[in-house]
Amino acid sequence: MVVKFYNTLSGEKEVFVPLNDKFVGMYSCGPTVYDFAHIGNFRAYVFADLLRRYLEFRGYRVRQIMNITDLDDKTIRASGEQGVSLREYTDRYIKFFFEDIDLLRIRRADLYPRVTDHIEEMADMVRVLLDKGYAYRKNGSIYFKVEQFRDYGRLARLDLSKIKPGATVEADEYEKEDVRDFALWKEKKEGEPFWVASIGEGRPGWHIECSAISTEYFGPTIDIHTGGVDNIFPHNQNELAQSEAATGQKFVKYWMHCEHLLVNGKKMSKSLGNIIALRDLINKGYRPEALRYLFVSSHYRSKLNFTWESIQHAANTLDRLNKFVERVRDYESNVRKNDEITMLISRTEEKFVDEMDNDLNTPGAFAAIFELVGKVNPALDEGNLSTEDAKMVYELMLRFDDVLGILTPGEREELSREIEALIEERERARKMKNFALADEIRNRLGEMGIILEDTREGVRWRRK
RNA sequence: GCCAAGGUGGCGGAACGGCUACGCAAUCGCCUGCAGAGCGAUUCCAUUCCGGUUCGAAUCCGGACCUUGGCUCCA
Repeated sequence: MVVKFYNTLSGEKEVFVPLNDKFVGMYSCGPTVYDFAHIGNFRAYVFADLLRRYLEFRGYRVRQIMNITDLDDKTIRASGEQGVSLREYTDRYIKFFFEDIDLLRIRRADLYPRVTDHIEEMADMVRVLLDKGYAYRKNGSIYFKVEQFRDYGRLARLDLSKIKPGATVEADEYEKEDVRDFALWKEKKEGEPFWVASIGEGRPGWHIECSAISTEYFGPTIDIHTGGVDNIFPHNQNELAQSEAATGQKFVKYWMHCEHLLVNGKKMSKSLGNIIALRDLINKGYRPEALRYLFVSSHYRSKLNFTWESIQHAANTLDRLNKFVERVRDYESNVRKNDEITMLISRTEEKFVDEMDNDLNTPGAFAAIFELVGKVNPALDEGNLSTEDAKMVYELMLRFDDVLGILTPGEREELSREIEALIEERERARKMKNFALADEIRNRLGEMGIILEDTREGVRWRRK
């Protein structure tokens, strides 16, 4: 009964042992707020959320921090083009970002530090790197000396000596001693925002933000660092190098990366024009949970191919789960307790935990859930379980959903008198075998958004 | 070119030496006044191909072929 996670650094599943007992420090690479995030971005955030929820389910206390990149070439360019301040521009997209993560039921991290609020800490780290000889100045900019750091490239399993300058590496506008070196600090440039720091006037490079922010809030070492696979190189590799160079200590115990979301077999990109945003799905009538289900039902380390068919299937499956949950919630019977249900519940929970312990194997966890559904439904049909049994199943489903975050069982709200009356009238018509009238009333209710289902226990209704 | 991950039924997707998950879809049946829900059955040999190891391979070892991604600011 141990939790195992796949660590990108070792390339293996490892037993998860946090630095301090039951406390877990988790850092997640966050969005660059220059545009709407697309559903590929959200796959990575849903993954981080799932990881965190599961750790909490397993009794860990998690502190999660996600940075917000509000300072980079793209945010600078876009805000300049629109003639608004960087802050004003990025505020807008930060707002959209939070709206979307709320819709996807991603629980808020403990903190969302913005890069522009942490320039000082970043400059301090650059200073340390200069002092230790890991960085050098060139024309006002400061670069990290990759050669100086042993094992550079290990996280990405890249042999950097093989990279041919010019072929794949664009000649940078900033001059470096070695093409592999990367900017820690960029000199002040005309028309760009800049900060005055002890190391000079300018702005930080991209990678230093995560190192500095993470170190500020967690200290030199964190338990888990999450991101999308495309962060592995260069971003995470550079973070690792500069952090360990600066602090002399291990930066991250477990590197965890989420695979790509593909659209029709291809990675989402502006140039292919296949970017899909959450609101595109909502506009087509899908609820955000359907997307979340799609993400969570496949393994985070597998590529996931998004198609309109796949989201429709996800929505169908989720409907079925919701109906099941409503059914066990509302079930009543004076039958005696069914011990098989109790056994079934503990077996299901055991399997769920086993699967999730195994590097968050959500497909396996869902298999356990569907096996439960497949056994409880017939029992409900036959009425051979007690109200208590059903309630226990209901509570189990809610516990699972505390990790998965996908269920939206309809509330048992009060119906209006008018609708109540219509339902009763239809029941009377059915008893009198006046089915024409009964069907007419059912259609009328359908138009009002109420769907009726006749069951053994009587008529059930739900909203469309 | 180099590196990585992967190729499982109509589709999605686990298992990773033996017990052939799970979901979606379609068709038929049971139930129902009907519909829906639920249940059951079916969808030719379901594990890319060729060798090998083994009593036994989707799983291990060779070798092909194919797909996707990474190779300096894309989650």
